[in-house]
Amino acid sequence: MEGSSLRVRKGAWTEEEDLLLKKCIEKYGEGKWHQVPARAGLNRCRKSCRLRWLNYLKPNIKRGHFAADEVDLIIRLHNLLGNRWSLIAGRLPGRTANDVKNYWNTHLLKKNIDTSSKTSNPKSHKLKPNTKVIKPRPQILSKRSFLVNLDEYNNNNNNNNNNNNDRAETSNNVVLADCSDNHDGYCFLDHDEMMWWENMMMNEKEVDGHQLQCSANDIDQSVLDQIMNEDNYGNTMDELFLDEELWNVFNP
DNA sequence: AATCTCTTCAACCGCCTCCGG
DNA sequence: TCCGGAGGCGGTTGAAGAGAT
Repeated sequence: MEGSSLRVRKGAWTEEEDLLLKKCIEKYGEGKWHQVPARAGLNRCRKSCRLRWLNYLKPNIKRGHFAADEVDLIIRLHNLLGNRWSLIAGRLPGRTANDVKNYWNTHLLKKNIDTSSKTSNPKSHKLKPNTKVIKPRPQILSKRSFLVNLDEYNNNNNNNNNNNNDRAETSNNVVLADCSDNHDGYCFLDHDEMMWWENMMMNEKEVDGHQLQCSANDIDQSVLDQIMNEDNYGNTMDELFLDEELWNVFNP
């Protein structure tokens, strides 16, 4: 185990250590964390250095109380993503995954439990019963494969439509957005998927001024299944949210 | 003033995924 | 294809401070 070495220092960081780490990152840049302890002259493991930088030393980190709109966004995103703190934090400028996780566990989770069960143990609580955490899969194609796969996608949709009259759609329903700022490709969402995202945001449960996880009963199972399917492109959730329409859903 | 309990959050741990050899 | 190392993530812990008794 990495942290088991007797030579590696643990516990709270000193100002001197912070300074060494900061200088090292400024000089060599982020990344190559395995080299950072040696470069910085620190008796810390690479993980400890990385965590200290990302959660505390990195510029533009926002500290202090969460604003109402930040809390609102956390709750909305948690409805959709579950405990995927890094993704949630990615939508909160200046906030770290650790901050969001801590905030959820100390403030929001407690509210949730207070309203659902007076006897629940906060440490063991994961989700309300009957709550289905949605893990939507982004559907982004590289430029290289886009044209080929769009045809394939439409063919599949048409085939699916033959088997599912509830989801009649054509290629006209495909929403295409240029994601080239961040990724050399495109993202597309069919009409049902767009509607699903919007519905998810509308089906909020509100308790004590905060929205809580929506019930699985609220979700169209066919759309859920579609989104839960693995995609072949290994793209991140962040890229999905580059779509302007989706972003507007989160920021009405 | 002393002690106990609760809350907060920085940091650690272990697991998973990715990537290069 | 397998293996090992690195990066990254979520769950959990525990020290320190705040508040209650």
